[in-house]
Amino acid sequence: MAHEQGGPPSGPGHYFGLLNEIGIIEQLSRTLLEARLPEGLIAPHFTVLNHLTRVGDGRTPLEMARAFQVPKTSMSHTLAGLEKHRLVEMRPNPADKRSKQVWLTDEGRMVREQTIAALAGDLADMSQVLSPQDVGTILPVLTRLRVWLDKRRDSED
Amino acid sequence: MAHEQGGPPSGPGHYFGLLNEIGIIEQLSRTLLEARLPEGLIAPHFTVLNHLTRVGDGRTPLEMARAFQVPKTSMSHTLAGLEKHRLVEMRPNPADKRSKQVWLTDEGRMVREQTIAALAGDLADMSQVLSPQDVGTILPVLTRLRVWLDKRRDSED
DNA sequence: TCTAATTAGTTCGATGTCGCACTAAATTGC
DNA sequence: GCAATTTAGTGCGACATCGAACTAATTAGA
Repeated sequence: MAHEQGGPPSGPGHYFGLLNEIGIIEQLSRTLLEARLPEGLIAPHFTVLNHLTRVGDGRTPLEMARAFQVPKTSMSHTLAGLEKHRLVEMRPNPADKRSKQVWLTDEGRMVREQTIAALAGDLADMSQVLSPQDVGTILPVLTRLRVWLDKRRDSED
Repeated sequence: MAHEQGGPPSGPGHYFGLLNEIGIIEQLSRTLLEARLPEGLIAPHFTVLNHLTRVGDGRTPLEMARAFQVPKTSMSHTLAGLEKHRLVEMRPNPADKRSKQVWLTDEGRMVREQTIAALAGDLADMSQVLSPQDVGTILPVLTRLRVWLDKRRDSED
């Protein structure tokens, strides 16, 4: 694997190359998102706002930690940041006194919408090099990969 | 962070879902890699070892920071870790006294090879859901996306 | 029902990322 | 050839991630 070129794509090297490319894209797109977020917010904050909007707020911190595959301590820290900015509200969970519920504030909803609006232009530019057809082609493949990685992780623990 | 099942496959949401999926894959595959690395090493360490093997050692730190799209301070930190484990050696750059060159040690090459060997089984499993042809299909598309994000970032600064 | 085990969340400490400011060396411009 | 600018790398500080250990509440089981 000292050099990889020529010949059809095969061998472990191409899998490394794929995951490497994915890593760089993740990093660059996260930076892009964070450039569109209000001062003091980072990608995980947005991800949480987005999640609560889509699946409905009132989720518990642990529920969300599992949904995002992050340790609960990390989610705790992210939620503390959102709360400090008054984008979410933590209330006691009536069904379980150990637990909490996370609710979006009006400002939280607004920040999410404004961020999405701010990103619309970037995504439009992106479509010049990545057509909707391209997305349709690669997304199902990537989803298969993600599902496999996900299952694999479960069976490791 | 990552993780969110993407929204409906249409319009900007489709792009959003793609980047989201990429974020999840990055996170899960990094965790998998790190589970196969010797104690004390993390993904960036392996990435550097791999890079030096592929493109040849004797690269400068800045060259590699650019290749990986990380700040030079981050690369500095990563290289310090590799040096502490004696997996690379930093030597002065004869062509530029401000600069250094990074050389693999024998142990560095060995660690890389052993890690790849440890991953072989995982990649073989992966190839059951992601064929080499799949990789050949999606890799060029992802590379276009990465190149675009890269250029975009340059023009922002 | 009472004890043991489990679960939700936080605190704390170790470590990673990265921007800012700095030094030393190289390059540019005149 | 020399001052001004740029470039390579590091030190430091702010902040993020995350594992271990802890508290409080719930659930399991005999």
